[in-house]
Amino acid sequence: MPRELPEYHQRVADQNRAAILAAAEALFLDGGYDRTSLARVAENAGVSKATLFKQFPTKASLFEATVLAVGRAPDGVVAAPPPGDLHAGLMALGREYATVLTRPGTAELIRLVIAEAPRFAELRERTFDFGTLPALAALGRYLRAERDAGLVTVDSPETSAAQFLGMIASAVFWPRLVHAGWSIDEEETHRAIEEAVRTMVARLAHTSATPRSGGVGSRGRP
Amino acid sequence: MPRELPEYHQRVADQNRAAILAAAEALFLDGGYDRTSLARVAENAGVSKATLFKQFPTKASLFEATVLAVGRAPDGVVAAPPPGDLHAGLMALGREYATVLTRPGTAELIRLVIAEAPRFAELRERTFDFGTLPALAALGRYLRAERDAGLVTVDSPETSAAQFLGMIASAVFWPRLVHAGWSIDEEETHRAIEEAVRTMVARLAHTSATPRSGGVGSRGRP
DNA sequence: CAGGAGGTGAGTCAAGCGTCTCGCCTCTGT
DNA sequence: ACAGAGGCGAGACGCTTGACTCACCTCCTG
Repeated sequence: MPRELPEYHQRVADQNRAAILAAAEALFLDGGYDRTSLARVAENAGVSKATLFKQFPTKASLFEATVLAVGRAPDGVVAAPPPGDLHAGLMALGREYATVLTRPGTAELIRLVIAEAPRFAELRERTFDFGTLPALAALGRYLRAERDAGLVTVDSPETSAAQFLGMIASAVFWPRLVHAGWSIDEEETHRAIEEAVRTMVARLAHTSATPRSGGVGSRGRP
Repeated sequence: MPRELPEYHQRVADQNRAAILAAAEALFLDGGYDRTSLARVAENAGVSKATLFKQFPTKASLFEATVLAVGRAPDGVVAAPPPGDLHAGLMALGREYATVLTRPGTAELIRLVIAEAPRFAELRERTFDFGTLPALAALGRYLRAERDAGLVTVDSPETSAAQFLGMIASAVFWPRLVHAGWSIDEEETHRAIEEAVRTMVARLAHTSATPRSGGVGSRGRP
């Protein structure tokens, strides 16, 4: 009995799987986990419930696959600007971070992850990287480069990076989660980033009186 | 006019209402909105389902009443330290803020509000004040006092306050929401606050080159 | 002792997750 | 090239759970 590879079926299955994931993404992001019925997912995907259950044996598995697929999608790595101009470099990285945070769907995704994190262990491990971890890494690399170039005094690049991103996120992102319909216009976003840059520049240009360099806020993965 | 005062019935009703709210608080904070069944709320409260529905005609009304009752409970206003020592003042306020954020139940409450904010308009309006708005107000008052005393140069107390609290919250609170079981020990919390204080001191001591003073991050209420 | 307000327990109805069988489409042996 | 077979997809089904009600009972007030 040859275990032949029916390529056609595989192709159709992949197509359906993609359709299911797309429909599930829209519905999960809109209504949350419990409010989303599998019948509606199948209907919006244009497939039947049996097909759905062939691909994802349980609702939880569909949910995890959906969230991971959405989280994997965005940009992989952020390019660090060349050192030499601290203000310009921080502005560029801050802008990029704010762009990721205010992208449509980001707030809904994070809301979903926060809501269901206690129930899904698999998610807790892998989801912080979505927007913050790459930005944190890029910012750390950039600050290290500036320091190696002898242009700034930074005790712990990780701590400074966490502070910088924290200031931006608190201004442009977190209120959106609590207030739902909240939004901030382009000019206010720009001003928030600029103020964060000013504060960081003040800190990094200031001569360091720190006795030791301790890392904090970079514990994205235990 | 039969505006009689049957005090006994009222008393029993209030007692049951309090028991229901306590049970609902525990269950909602633990399992979220949809995972909490009213039968279990009634059971844990020691009353019958019919009694529950006499007090709260619908599940949504019980939920809103529960969240608002929990949110109203904490400390009302934060006392601002006296001006004179910027480092000490910021440390005190930062510590107090971190204490509120890491208090047991705060993370669960915020998680619940974030998860259900799109569905409950009443909540969206009144819940940001829980921990951040009082701290923001106290910090703004404190920075203004320091400025009036001529000890620091601060363009916008609101912006600086938002930055300071944002740095702390990003280090000690938000990871807890995404990672669920996440926790940070006392020493790391202290170091994060201290680093935030250093950064703010560097910014506020630095001579201001800001052309105009714009407020950002203080839009807690439209 | 009568009236009535509130609590109680047994329901009702709907919705949704997870199967089960039938019909259709594609692939292989001659 | 054609017929049979195997697997996939579609729609109906069961069973549980959970948000809400109705006839009675208990206990206080006047």
